Amino acid sequence: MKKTEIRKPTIREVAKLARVGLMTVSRVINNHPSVRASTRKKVEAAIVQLGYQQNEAARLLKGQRARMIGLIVPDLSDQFFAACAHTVQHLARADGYMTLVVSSERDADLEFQQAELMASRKVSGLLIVTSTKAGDERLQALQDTGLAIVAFDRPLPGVDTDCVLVENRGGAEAAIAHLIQHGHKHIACVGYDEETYTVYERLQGYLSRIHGAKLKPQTAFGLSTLDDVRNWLTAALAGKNRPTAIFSVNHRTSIYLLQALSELKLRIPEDMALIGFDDFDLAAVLNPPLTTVAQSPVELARRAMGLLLAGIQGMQNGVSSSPAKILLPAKLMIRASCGPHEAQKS
Amino acid sequence: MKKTEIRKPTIREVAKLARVGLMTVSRVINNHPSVRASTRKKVEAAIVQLGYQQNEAARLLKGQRARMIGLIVPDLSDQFFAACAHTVQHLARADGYMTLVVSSERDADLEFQQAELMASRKVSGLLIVTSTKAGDERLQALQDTGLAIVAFDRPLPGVDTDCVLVENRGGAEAAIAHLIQHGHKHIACVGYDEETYTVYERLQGYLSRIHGAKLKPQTAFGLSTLDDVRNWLTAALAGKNRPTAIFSVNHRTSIYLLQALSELKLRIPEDMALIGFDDFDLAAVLNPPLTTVAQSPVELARRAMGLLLAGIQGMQNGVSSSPAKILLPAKLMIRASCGPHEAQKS
DNA sequence: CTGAAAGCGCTAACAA
DNA sequence: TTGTTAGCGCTTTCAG
Repeated sequence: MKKTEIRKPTIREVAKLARVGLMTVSRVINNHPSVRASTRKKVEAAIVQLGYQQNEAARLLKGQRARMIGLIVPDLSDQFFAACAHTVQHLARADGYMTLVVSSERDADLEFQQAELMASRKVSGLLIVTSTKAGDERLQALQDTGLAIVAFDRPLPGVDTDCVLVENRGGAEAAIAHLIQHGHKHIACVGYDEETYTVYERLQGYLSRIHGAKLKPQTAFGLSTLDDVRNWLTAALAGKNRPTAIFSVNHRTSIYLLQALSELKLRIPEDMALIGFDDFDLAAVLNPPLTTVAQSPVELARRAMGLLLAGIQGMQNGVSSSPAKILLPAKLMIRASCGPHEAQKS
Repeated sequence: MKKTEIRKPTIREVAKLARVGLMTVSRVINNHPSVRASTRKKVEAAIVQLGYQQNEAARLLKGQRARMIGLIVPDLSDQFFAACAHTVQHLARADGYMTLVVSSERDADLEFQQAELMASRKVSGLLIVTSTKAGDERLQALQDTGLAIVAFDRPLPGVDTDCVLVENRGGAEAAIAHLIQHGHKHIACVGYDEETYTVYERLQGYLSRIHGAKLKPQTAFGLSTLDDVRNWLTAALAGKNRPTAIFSVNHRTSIYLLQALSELKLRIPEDMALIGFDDFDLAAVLNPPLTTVAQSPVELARRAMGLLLAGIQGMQNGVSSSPAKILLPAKLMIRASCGPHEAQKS
């Protein structure tokens, strides 16, 4: 209630203290070259003395971009995306950016709407794991506005951006090869949401290997609940081409599978071999330890941020090189859910 | 490169189209009461027609607060906090706020620094899971500036804010009571970072029940790696008061315990009973299913957001009621890691 | 190399 | 109830 409100110092007061004009201060702040070294010294001293900090609102009003980046993921409560968000935010901070995080709830419209909101807040860049199936030119418009955009985990259909992807297909192929090495002839592939890019790619990898080995593919998608999984499993076991191994392309499905298998008193790997896409910290603790295909969310996010920061630079300098595409490896983590190691000798 | 840059419509153009003064438009936007209904209609029509959107930068410059809230958690890649962040961001969006998310990496200084940065960005409110051990009056200063602050999961020492906490102590007591009912006399309590509020509370709950039953407490903290856990476990098993049950107050420690136990070929619950604080989706799938003390990150975040939104309202109206304190229950999820249910009859 | 003037889009305070 | 004036703190002209 006192009259002595602690007003933040402005560029004006810095100028007064340094006995120079406003513009000189502004130039110093923005590292403009045409300032004599001695003058710059004075101004810098004044800045320190006053503890001056730029007022972002004023800069925004003049049309500059905020030192913020936006991150949009399908589901922030998902372990994988949470790890991405953590890394992104960490790296952003190191570069003086704050991070606006949004979960699109796998809704393409919401995703776009939020992207637009972020753009209107003048973020410098946008990192996005899209939930769009069809191409969405609307994002292209944002990019043309001078907003740097990087897609990761999934490409942005219809928009020509930098992107960082994982070798989903290769990872799946490695998994199936492993199963085949173990002598399996009936390998099922299950998951949900096969329209998602990553899942689709994994499915393609599965199919490619299965066909390559002249085996019969056996797939089931849309298995998004424990009940779904249980039902499918009992049906599959009763069917004629009873699978002896399952490749699960979604983390959630893997968990349900584990549960359903346990309920049905089926032993892993004796009665059923299992490989899950996406590693998780408990995989090694399970009984038996689960063989998985691992991808690194940290590396994914790190590379994406690298591209984004470069993109922001590029936008500022008006440089626009052709979009970079990075492909990260997926690694098969061989544990015990496909049987003993020995079997590996074909 | 065309001259027709798509400039966003301003309040001025809306005014022109609606044939009113600037202020009238401003008033309509801000729901100021003194605008005739008919006038408001006209303005609203113009707003829609032009697709006008407020320019936040300009408002900020006039000293208003941004429609953003800040969220600071110790570690965003932690499942629990990720779930909190997801809920917060979801609720914030529903109220038209964007969310600035930061991981403090359990560093009190970084936490404060980020809080200050958010404040300088004029966020309307701050949600924070503190990593401060000692009191930190610096945050109090921010609050006095007119920033709404709500602490959750852990209270903010030295700052008088709203806060939402979980019954950590009660949850721990329930866990120990359960173990005692099962006839255990040697119950160890392990974890790391006992200085953290939540862990400390759990420890107190453990101690209180152990003493109440005239048993000897046996605690070990600082167990932050698998090696730590393994070493402690082998030592404890060799000791004279060999524990028959373990209460793990940290999720991570529980996982390591599971792993170490498995390595040592100890069966759960026959050779060692186990209860972990913090539930997780795989707990039910483990072999055997793990008994845990569950708390709901979603509910925690939901209540915190409720308080924050109310607090923001309060700040705007200059109302300042005494801080609200909410205590949420923790629930014992009885599964099979402490032995058969029957044993419950004391 | 430096400085003065002119706003960016908005709202608080006053007039009408 | 409405409109007018005066900036918020900064950067982009354009002169010196």
